[in-house]
Amino acid sequence: MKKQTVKLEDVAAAAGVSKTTVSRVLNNRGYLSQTTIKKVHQAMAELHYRPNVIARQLYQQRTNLVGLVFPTVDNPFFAQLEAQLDRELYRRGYRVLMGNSQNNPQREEAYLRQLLNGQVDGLIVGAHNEGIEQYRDTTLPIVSIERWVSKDIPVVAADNYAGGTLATERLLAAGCQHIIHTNYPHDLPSPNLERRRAYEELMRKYHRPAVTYEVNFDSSVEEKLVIFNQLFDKHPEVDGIFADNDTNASLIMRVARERGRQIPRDLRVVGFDGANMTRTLLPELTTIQQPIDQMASTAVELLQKRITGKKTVGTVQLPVKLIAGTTA
Amino acid sequence: MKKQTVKLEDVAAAAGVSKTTVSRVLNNRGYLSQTTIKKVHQAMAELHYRPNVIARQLYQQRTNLVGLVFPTVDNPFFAQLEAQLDRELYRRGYRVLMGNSQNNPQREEAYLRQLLNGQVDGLIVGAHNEGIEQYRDTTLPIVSIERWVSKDIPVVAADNYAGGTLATERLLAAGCQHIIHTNYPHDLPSPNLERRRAYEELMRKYHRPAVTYEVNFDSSVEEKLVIFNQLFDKHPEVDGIFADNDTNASLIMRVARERGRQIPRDLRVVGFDGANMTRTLLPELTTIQQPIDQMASTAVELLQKRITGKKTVGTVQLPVKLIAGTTA
DNA sequence: TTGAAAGCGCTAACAA
DNA sequence: TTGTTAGCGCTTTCAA
Repeated sequence: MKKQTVKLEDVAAAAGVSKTTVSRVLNNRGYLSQTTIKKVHQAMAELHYRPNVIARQLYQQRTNLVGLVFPTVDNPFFAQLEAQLDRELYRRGYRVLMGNSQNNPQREEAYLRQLLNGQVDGLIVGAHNEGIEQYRDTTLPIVSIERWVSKDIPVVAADNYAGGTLATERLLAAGCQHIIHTNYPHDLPSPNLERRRAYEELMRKYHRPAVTYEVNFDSSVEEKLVIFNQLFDKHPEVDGIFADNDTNASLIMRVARERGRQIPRDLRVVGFDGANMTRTLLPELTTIQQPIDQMASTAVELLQKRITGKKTVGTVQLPVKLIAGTTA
Repeated sequence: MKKQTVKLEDVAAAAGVSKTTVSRVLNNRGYLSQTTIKKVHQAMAELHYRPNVIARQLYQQRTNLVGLVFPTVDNPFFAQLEAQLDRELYRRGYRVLMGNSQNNPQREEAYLRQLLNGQVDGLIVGAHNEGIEQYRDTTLPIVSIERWVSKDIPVVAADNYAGGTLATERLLAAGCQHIIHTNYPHDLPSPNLERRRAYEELMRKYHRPAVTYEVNFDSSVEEKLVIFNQLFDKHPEVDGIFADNDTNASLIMRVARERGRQIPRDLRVVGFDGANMTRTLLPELTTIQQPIDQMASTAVELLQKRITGKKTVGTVQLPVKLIAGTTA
């Protein structure tokens, strides 16, 4: 199991000093004469010395790594979120360990088993799986985004209820008579359910029928197209759609157009998320924008506090806003 | 620097056996009596024992981590690429350490300084920075995607030249007289330059003027919109655009429409990349599709070979294909 | 079938 | 200003 890398000891020997001295030079600590410093640097250069990060981590009991556990990164919302988390963590000296769960509880558990074992200094989670015990069983600093995990893990979330209200009100104000909402199956513990609740309560208030179409998060594009076609088959009267995310909004608009409907004349559509990438590729979409970058910064800030042992608030709710496009 | 976690030694004491025995139970190695196994398991459960990953990594001299060094993950191409890399690496027992360089050489160097120091078992790189010495100075297994790094690092790339040819031919065949191409400034060592070369050679062959508009990779959307407006100001005659990526294609179409042009009647547009996310949000775009998932699998396969000490080929070039939408 | 002891490469008391 | 020494928590050789 030995490996022949240049180690601190070799540098010490080459420079004619002790390991301690080399370590001191390396970390700029303690008293050192200029001569020694020069000698050591020279030896390091000659031997192409590279300090072993793992050995240092073992001693320090910290890795400067933060684990990110989310469903996937291939999605406008999560791509922007993870990119921003990475940026903020980098600023504070942390690197990121990716943990895409693919909505697979086994994968999420596998990541946690590893990550909780000293591999990371903290965790930011936002995957969709339920009932993962491991979170309860650890003292590792954890912060969650848009997901309730357990009572002592702080949650950063957008004001989904307000978002659902804004979206529904927009469609109502435009005169839509038959508004349909798409969302996950309601047994998933997603914050999206708040959007649904807002929609359904508002519809009830206006004495309209509330119709929520359930679409799995991880259905393929093809499957979703089938489902949305069924939606129009069953509800030809629909004239307003509040989609639970921008991707679904886009697919619904595609199906609607294929069926000869003009937007917004025959059908008004409001999406949800407003990630940069969607705004760029689909600027005409009216949508409820989550403050993704701010959610990321807030989460990192909370995590930092937890790591340094400070007390934190339990929940942070951030405001959403309506981006007025031309689809509703 | 001591920390009060339950360690192997504590389990050993609780179970009344030696550290060796606990380690054996943990790793399922060597001869063990059922009684001992049971005792140890019980002690582990009672003490909530979690083996320290870092200590194991130090001894094994491997981390089962692979570093991913790319410009960003917030982009349809890289999001899909990194997601697929993660998937393939996970299958083979590796976890991913993210290294988004943000097109910043300092950040790339900072990542490398760390990663090359025993933090990862291998590296997959595809950032755009030039002249990073560190790559040359290491024996760590590395594979590159779409970027030439140094002569002993294998490259996985799409056939960019063929892609450039396909795109340009498509526009020519449609009867475009004034075709403009967008690309990076030509001092960047990007594989995109092959797309440009194909375009310019084909134009020359057909005795048309080749006009390449240079746009920085990391310009903001706003900056790009300004540039593309200038493009139409300077070249009102343009009737065909071969954009070097789908995002730019989308922005160009937006600008064109704002200026009253109809697509494809007045202007034909071909993009490049064909990532899933773009295909979903912008299905009408005619584009050259890179085999992103296949590029990822191939890179992981090569890396695995390198890690296990097998010889590998120097370069793998994968085919692209034209996706016919309605924009060209 | 089990254990003692050495060591992975680094850092930091403590002593000189 | 520098060195000796004892770990960080784990795995494994070698001996019993």
